[in-house]
Amino acid sequence: MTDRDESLEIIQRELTAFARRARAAAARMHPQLSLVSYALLAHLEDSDGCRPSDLAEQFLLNKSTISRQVATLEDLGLVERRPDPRDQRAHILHLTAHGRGALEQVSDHRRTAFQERLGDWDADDLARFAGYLRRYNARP
Amino acid sequence: MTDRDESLEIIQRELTAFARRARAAAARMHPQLSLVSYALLAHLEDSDGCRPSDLAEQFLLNKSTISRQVATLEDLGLVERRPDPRDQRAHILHLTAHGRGALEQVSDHRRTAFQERLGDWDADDLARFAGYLRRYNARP
DNA sequence: GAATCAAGTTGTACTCTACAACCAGATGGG
DNA sequence: CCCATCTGGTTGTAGAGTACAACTTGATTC
Repeated sequence: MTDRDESLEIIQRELTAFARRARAAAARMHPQLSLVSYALLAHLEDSDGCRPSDLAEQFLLNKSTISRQVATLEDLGLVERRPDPRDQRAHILHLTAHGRGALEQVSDHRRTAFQERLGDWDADDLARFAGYLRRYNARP
Repeated sequence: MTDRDESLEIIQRELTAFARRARAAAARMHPQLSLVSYALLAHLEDSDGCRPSDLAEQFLLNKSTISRQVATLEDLGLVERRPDPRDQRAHILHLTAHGRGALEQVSDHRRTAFQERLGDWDADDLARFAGYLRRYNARP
């Protein structure tokens, strides 16, 4: 096996292990907000207002799934929907103040966890790791 | 925001994005074998025989979850359980020939997918990326 | 204006998972 | 040796997340 193959093998295994643990880890970290809810809120914050169908496309989830996720976020008071002036069928989703606060809180928590986990890495390694991950995810 | 914080931010975001997509991607890649089933089979292959409770500990899953997962793998004929000579309550799980074949097939598929995705990376980058992932996952 | 398309919702069903209750075999102190 | 306790595993139940299909309603197009 070449060095290259060996690296590929390790990358595959480690990413698999990571994916397997991620959901449970996220749930443990903040039981009130699942990984998906968190990602949805974060996307709403970044995009400041988008439609459910945009979320479905962005996250590769069925529109029915998004519909229900959004409904529960709305029930929790984290998101509100406003009519889309251009299309009476559609809504535009916005974070509420409460939603922004919850996102902030969870983000802080996550940031702390990552800082802790990566505390002993030096800045160059962090930068390279970040670059690799970004490059890895960049393709569809 | 320091460079260091920025890298942490990127790492967090990219890992989150990856985790979110992983399950669906794995399901698309091989609909017959979930990420967890795959991981269980792979662990059985590596360890050549282990008990359900070992799997539960290894994968941080509840023993009831393991029990059901193993039951379906057994129904699929991928795994067989043999009595543990040291403890009449316990079983030892082994891959069947069929299970070994299925694992092989999925592994090939995954390997190909990774090779394709990482085909244009040079060997040094792959090695460094692999090293970073391993280091990241290494702590509990 | 009728046919078609797109945005969302709802009914249904399946998988994964956890927790609690339980059973059966193992272990250890009197 | 015997009962109490511990451990490995299974089963009942419940909840989250997801998909697919059918449907409603408004938009688009010919």
